[in-house]
Amino acid sequence: MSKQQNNENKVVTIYDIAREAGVSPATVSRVLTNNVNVRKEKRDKVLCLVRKYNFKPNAFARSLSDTRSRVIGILVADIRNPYYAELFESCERAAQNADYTVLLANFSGNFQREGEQLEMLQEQRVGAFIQMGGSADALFSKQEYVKLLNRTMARTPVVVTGKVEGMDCHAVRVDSAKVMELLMEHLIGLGHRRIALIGGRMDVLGTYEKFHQYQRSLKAHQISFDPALVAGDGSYDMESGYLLMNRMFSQGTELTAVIAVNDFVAAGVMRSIMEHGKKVPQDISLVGCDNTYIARMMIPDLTSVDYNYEEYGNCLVDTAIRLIRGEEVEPIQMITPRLAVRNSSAKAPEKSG
Amino acid sequence: MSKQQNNENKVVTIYDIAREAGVSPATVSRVLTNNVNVRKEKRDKVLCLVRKYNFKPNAFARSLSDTRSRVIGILVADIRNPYYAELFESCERAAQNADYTVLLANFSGNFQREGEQLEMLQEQRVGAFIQMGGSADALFSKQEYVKLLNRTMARTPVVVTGKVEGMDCHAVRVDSAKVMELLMEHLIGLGHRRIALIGGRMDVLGTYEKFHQYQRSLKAHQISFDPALVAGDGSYDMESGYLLMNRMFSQGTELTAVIAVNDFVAAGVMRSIMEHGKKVPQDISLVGCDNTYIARMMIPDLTSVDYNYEEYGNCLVDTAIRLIRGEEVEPIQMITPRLAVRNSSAKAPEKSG
DNA sequence: GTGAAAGCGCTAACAC
DNA sequence: GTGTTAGCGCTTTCAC
Repeated sequence: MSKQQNNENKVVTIYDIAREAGVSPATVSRVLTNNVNVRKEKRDKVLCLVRKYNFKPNAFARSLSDTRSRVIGILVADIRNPYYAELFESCERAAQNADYTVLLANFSGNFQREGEQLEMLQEQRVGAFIQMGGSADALFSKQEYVKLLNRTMARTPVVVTGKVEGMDCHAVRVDSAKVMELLMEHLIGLGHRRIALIGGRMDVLGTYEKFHQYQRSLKAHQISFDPALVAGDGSYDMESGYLLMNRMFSQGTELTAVIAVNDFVAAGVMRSIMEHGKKVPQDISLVGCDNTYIARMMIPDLTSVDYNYEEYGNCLVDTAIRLIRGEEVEPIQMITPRLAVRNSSAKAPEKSG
Repeated sequence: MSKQQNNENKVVTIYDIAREAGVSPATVSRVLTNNVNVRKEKRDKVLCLVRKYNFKPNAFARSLSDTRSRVIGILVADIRNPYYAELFESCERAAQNADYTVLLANFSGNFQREGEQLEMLQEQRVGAFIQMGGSADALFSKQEYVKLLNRTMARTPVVVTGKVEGMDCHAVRVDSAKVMELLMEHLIGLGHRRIALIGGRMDVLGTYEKFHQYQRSLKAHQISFDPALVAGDGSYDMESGYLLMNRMFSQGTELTAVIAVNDFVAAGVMRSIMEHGKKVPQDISLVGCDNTYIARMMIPDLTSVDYNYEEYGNCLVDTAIRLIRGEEVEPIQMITPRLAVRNSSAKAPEKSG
């Protein structure tokens, strides 16, 4: 079974174009890559044939002989999460503008698949990796994955959205402390003193940073820290927010505001609050993080923290490309968050009792 | 600048493995592809070295000489839409099980990018295309895109989730008439007679089919059709649902139930209903389509129609692979929908007036 | 069972 | 400017 495609149509190559144009294959290649000058007359002839046959250069052959791959592999924790989807979309656009292609690999939070997908991307000889979430965001990274990533980095530049303990891959990440500071200043400014922090896992870098800043902000405003106001069960989904908030109610924890670790969790918290007969924001203010469309979908719509996804994606891709070119890039770049105030947060209710 | 990667690490090839194992490159290839028998002793030697060097065969070289590409290109209308994200994820998993790789290209509803991405996938010499949404779902397809797709199909099998007018590419799609029938039977069974249909564009196949079935279901129950109950503005997003429902209120259209063309639109409709001081489902029942997590996120949670995404993805990928292999496949395969009843739909309120 | 050798389609030295 | 040529790393006849 040879190279023929599944119907008779012979695939056109630069040789065919060259023959018909009466030039050499190299000249066709020159026209295509636009690197060297070719006499206008020949160039036109070639371009005309390219159009005539709808010729598309074979990316495999190209990558095989070319200097470096113009493909950036993106490994994402869960493409169904709008945060990642938005960020991916932004990277894709940035890559296209720079005449690069992105190759998405997704592992849906399955850590075994994370490794497999990484290997797949290696076989595809991507010029660089961008990893969003997953093991690359862990405060203490799994040794096995670090080893895998180290072997990868020996050949291919790696950019992560977090930080891999014990590796010096490049990072572009959100300033999570700033995220928390924005939310805390917002809520404290509205008179809240009993503020809960819900969702997530402490061994995820961003979550850890948020928790840390939460405590710092309390201290800065002379509010004492109450551990009963902090709850996380390791997840970042709606169900998790729902259950954690239910627990807080059943424990009778007094509070006037809730910070959810992301918008998904906030959606679960919202349901729990409603089911307990309370109103957002009159009784309890609720805020989230990531400013995904989930925030705009909730009723009332959710105050959240936005990251400027376009800038974020641009920065990731730009970093990857510069590394492919062998340029120097700062090891850590931060994305500055911005508060998006909506209707789920309001002045703290008057003390009743 | 030659093939070297960005650090000194020379990339290992089958020649290196062959030399060190004292066998020919061909034998290494045989071990890797597992096609022909190799004496156990040599095979072990080779496998050992493969592990030692973390050798990964170069997918480009492989695809260049190999029979056909083991990559399936997936062109999706908008990966940020959870419907597509879910379906993509399912395809990815199915492909992996069959030892294929998927390559995602996304165009975010931008029709110019749709074409560009299609060309990109062609350059990547994917073995087959799966197109989800976009021009492939249009009732009357744009001639320009049809031409592009036709040229593509000359070389590469195409599977779409809709139908391309005037082309015989293979289709795997949801039975949209059945979707509507399920919803109508559900609502009519609950006593509703004034049922609105909101969102979408009539030149999208699925939407058209829904509208058609909507009328048939009405007729089957001797309910007269009122055009005032149908509204669409071409979009499938939240904003659109919100505005259309607002308009229905301002026009004083009497109704007890709303069918939204998808969950996104339903979310917008929900907001409008709430803002008009009505309650779901006590005053108005609301149902959606696609059963994305949006349905589970809404309060009350939304009755919607599910498609069994796993089966859907499997079927798409399976079809693509069989076409790559040159096997015969039915031109149209249908995915059977299923009702997911939740708390947004209830018995029609007693007639008050 | 295994090696030698041709070739997949392209790019980039190197000549002219 | 442009043609010739030598690979890129793999798979696959074809001999042996």
